[in-house]
Amino acid sequence: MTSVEEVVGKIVASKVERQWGHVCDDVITLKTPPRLEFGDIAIECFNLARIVKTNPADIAKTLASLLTEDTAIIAKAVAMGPYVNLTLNAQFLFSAVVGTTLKKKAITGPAVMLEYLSPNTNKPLHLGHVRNGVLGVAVTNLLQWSGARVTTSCLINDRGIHICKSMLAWKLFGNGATPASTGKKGDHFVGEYYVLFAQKAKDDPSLEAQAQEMLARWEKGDPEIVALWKKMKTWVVDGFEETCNTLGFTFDVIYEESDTYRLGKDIIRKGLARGVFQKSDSGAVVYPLPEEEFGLNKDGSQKRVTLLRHDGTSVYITQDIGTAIKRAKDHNLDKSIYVVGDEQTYHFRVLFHILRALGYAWATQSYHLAYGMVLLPDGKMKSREGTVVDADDLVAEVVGYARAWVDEKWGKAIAPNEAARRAHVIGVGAIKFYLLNANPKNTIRFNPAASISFDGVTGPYCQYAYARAKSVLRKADGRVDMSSADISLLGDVLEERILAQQLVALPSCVETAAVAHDPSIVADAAYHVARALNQFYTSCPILAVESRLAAARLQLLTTAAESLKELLHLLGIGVLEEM
RNA sequence: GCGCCCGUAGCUCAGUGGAUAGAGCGUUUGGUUGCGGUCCAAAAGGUCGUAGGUUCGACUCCUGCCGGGCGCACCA
Repeated sequence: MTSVEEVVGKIVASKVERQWGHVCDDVITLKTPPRLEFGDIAIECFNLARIVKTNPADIAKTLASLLTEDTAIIAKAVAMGPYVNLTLNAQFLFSAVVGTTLKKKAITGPAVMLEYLSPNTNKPLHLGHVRNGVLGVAVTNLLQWSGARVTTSCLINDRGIHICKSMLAWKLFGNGATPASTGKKGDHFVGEYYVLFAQKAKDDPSLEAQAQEMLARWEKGDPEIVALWKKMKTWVVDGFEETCNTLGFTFDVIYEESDTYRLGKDIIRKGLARGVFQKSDSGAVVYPLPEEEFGLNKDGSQKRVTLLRHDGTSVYITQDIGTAIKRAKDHNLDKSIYVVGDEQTYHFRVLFHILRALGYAWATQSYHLAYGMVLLPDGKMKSREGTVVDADDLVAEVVGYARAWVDEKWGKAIAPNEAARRAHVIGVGAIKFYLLNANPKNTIRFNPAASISFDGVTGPYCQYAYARAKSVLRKADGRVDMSSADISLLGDVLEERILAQQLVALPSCVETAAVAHDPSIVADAAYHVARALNQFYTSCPILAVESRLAAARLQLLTTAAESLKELLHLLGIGVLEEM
């Protein structure tokens, strides 16, 4: 498949070569004109002007006259200052666009592991996890689209003092209650004991020590503690699975910290023997961080990371090193991506640096996909003030809005389970679109009510444009003779051209998003296609026009609808044929 | 103190050194009721945090400052 941009690029390059004798790629840059009425594609002449030492405006004039020769491709070439604006031949533009789809590439790319979500098994998932998961899914889809072999993984944080706190609270105050006996979802049930622990510990400081003791007993393998740990972990994980199913988060591999926390010690000891690491005065194993990259401590001393404590026990980064190496070996990885909040940026910088220092080639391809915090309309989520937005509650709220919309529109015309299905697709799509529409690294403000709006840059707006297109296609089925389609009739109405322009830009747009690990580029494209579709819908009647034009318009509409669906699928968002 | 990220319209966000800095929401005015109400036209709203520098050209690159967030453990 040769894209429109490639065809035009080749023509321009040949003209430039003939006139000025330069052929390198970055001499000419193709851009989208700032105004659609200027044309379909713009050429910027600054680089060429610099090389041939001529005024860019003169170059534009010369180039424009050269480009008027290929009328089968370029209908019009107009110099505007240092730019040449091209209007493509309608026949060429529309036949290139109609029928093309955003098919993913063959799997020939690198083996990538993408780790996301990584929950703690002491409380339910919250809004921050939702952003994490939604990003993880979308980036996985984008990488797969561009040909990577992606394995998704989830590291479940199922050990540590915070886990013991909820265990201790349940043991002391639970009276044997279970999720089943209380009718509560397992992760919420356990989360309540974690909160209860904090409350009780205020009055009884000895609880902290008891939790520490429990952790020690767990590490020794005390059967009673291990049994309790397993029981409560199952409750939480069952709850997580339900939430993940609702939101479409799936994993190829699950790692559990209770399995992996012992990893890494050997590697550190070997690194010490090889002289990569050092022993500190206290006997801990440390790695000195190079000043050029990490700076110095407050007192001017060199920064260093502890990798093993003086008693030989491991710290957080020890097991991260061990797990990274194990994963790379198990799956023969070329690249690792970690979707983790940006508060851990420093940690990952250090981790990747140490892996490189140990000589692992794949470590240079490690990437921390750091995302910003999610704020609420009235500020930051604070667990102490109870303003943390629970993932399940959020989904229920937004799906509830969607259900009200569906019920108002369809009433009893559709079955309740169908109404529920539609509300789910709309509500979950709304949340996902809202969270993906902003650049991942930015802190964002989440407004549930705004996310579900059918106006503006939202998921429901995009889904609606798709459903509307499908409705027209259903109505036209059997009434329009598709074999009579005459593509050359397209392009007289501006809205047809605008729609085609949006579709032309999609392949390079998705490619850019994949390379940048940034789904917001795709969300933006989906909105623009949806908008162009709505404008096309308004200005270009189909059933009322003669069949050669009607069929051509239907073909364009089909391509646009399929492209929109594919864009939304890349974001992990579903569509409805009727909504 | 040091490091990273951010600061663009009332709000939410775009803006690979290049054309008059753009969308959406909200506000105001008008048109449209169509294959399915999500469409269109227009108005208002910006010293792009601030002061310098580099450049033919800076929202974009560099430096200082101001404001916000997050980090900088023998925690995870």
